[in-house]
Amino acid sequence: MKVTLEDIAEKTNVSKMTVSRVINETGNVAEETRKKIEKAIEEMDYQPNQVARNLSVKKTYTIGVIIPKEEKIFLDNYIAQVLSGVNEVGKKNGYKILLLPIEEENFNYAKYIKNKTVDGLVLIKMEKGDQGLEKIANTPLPYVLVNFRDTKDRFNYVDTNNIEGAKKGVEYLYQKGHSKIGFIAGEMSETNSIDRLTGFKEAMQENDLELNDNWVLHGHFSQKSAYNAMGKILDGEERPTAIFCSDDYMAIGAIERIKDEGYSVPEDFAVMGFDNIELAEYVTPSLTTIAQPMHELGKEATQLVFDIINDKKNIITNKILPVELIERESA
Amino acid sequence: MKVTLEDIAEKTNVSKMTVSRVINETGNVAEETRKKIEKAIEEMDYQPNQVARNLSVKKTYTIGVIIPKEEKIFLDNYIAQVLSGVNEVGKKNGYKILLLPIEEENFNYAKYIKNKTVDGLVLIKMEKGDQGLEKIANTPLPYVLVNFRDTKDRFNYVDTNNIEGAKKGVEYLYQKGHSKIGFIAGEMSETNSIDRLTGFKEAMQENDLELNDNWVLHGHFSQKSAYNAMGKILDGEERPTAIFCSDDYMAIGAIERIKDEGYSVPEDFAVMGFDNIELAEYVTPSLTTIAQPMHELGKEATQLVFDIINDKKNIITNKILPVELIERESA
DNA sequence: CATATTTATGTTACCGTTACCAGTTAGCGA
DNA sequence: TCGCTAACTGGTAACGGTAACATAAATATG
Repeated sequence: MKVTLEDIAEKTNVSKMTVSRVINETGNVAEETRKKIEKAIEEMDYQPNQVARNLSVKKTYTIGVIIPKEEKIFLDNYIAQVLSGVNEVGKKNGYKILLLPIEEENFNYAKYIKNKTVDGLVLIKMEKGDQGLEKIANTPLPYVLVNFRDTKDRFNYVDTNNIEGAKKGVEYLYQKGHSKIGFIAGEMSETNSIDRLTGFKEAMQENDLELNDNWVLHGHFSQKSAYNAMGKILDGEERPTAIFCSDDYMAIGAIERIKDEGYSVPEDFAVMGFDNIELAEYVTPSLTTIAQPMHELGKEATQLVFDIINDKKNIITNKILPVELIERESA
Repeated sequence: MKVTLEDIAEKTNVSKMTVSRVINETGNVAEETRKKIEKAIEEMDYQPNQVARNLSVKKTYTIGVIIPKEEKIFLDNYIAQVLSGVNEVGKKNGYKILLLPIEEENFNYAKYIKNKTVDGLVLIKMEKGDQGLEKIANTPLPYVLVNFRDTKDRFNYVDTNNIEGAKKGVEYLYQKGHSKIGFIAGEMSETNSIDRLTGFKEAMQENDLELNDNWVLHGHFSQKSAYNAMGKILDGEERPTAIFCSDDYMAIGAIERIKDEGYSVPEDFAVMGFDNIELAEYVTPSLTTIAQPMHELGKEATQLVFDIINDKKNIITNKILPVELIERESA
């Protein structure tokens, strides 16, 4: 049933080292012996045991991806796109991708590298203050965070310029004639959510626009949350003319509420989103949004992991990717 | 830097076997010794080398998923949902998921099981006639195909009842008063595409509806393909009043074309899709479609892999999941 | 033709665990 | 007190490869 190097060696009357050489194409092997061995490998349908190899060479040729623990994780278009990028770069380098959901009450991410399950880690959408991050901080381990920014630069990370993105959004709305602008924020546990709110506030100030606290609501990254938040804004005595949402799902929720209350977008209220997920161009009205290069984020992060593995980077590194305004119908 | 069982054993003056027993909670260890060892493990931040373990116990606690080689693979909502299901069941069983993109010119899927990279395989969206399938057919290896049906039952697979789905669609359109129904088919390399076309034809016959060959077009599973196909249908002298598309992306493309030519859905033409992807309820008009339980497919397939691993199934097995009509606006 | 070099192959140790078998000690009933 | 069992611990051999060094044969060099 199971065939090993030893079996091939025995059958061909050579040592297993010689067989190993043929398989890995290392060292010199006489043409005649090589053919004999290759024939035996073919005949016996031999497959080198990858686990034994990994143990011997101390490498697994696998990159682990720590993903949030939600059930239908790949349905989050953001994560799906980042993963595509990770997968692409991994494949190009001959690496496989291992999905590692966050375990309950165990935040020891470094363990996967230490226990040799993977050669490096990409961590997606980590929460601020996550205990595991502190443990991994400032280690020489090959890991990179995506969608996380740290002002003290204690971590390796790749993120988009969320502050700049929020500013672009406000400026666009301002140019379109809006001066009363509201903001529906996502979880404050995510740095990008904080950054977007920061950018929003800064841009309002820079453009001398009045920041009405009743128009700045805190929710979380979901359609429903924004649907409710939008309700509160519409209930208020004074209303903004434009609403900037922290992500596209929220923008969709806000628009839904606006429609349900009998108003229209963008005529009565302009709505902007953030991310540019697949849905953005399909909904009605299509979303004007700030595009994040999600696929690129995954690619850059993974490349950085490889750079660390290959010792091209030995200090904490980070990279901020640019955002782009996508003009559509909702604002 | 690197700490092994041996190091812990040395520090605590016991054999590494005793340390191993403490870690795995197997066999008996005196309370005092246990505490001493646990303390050392804690102090030295020991992590058992998973690769060495895997080699010793001949298991990897990993399920591999063979995914099509397209670049932005996770953006395909169908694959994303199936993967979510795989991930869910894998996690529940303490298994990790390894992504294995199809390699160019290498269809030896069995190799991943034979070389001990994974304990079992889930293969998504395989093409009919794929060389690798023949090699894996009728093997006792733990593998299951998703989105593939074989009439000779040579493979383990989990699929939805596509024929039944297509019939339900036709019957629904017929009940809605349509008798002139067109069909835009996807790739004939995929069994579910073939099944949907078969179901369509059978249902037309069963309901004594005329099958007009000019209204049955072959394209592939993409918005653009259906956009073009719809153009041909609209160019024809005689036109159907309803168009059934082989998947939702195609339905979206068909609707786009209908709108571009100045007609409306469902007033001028009714359009139905298949799958019920996330987009389906967001587009305008929202899609009336045949829902596939994609997440369930992933779950069932993975569970079946575990059943085979645990020897609960030792014959070729398959399972067909039911479909459901989702009534929305497009038809 | 003797020596140096390359080619071809083998030997041994090791990667870090667990499986298996064996030995020692302590406790307890007769 | 003896013998027996149960609790505890250890030694050694796998698991299936590769690295590093050693050696023998073939070829090159002067």
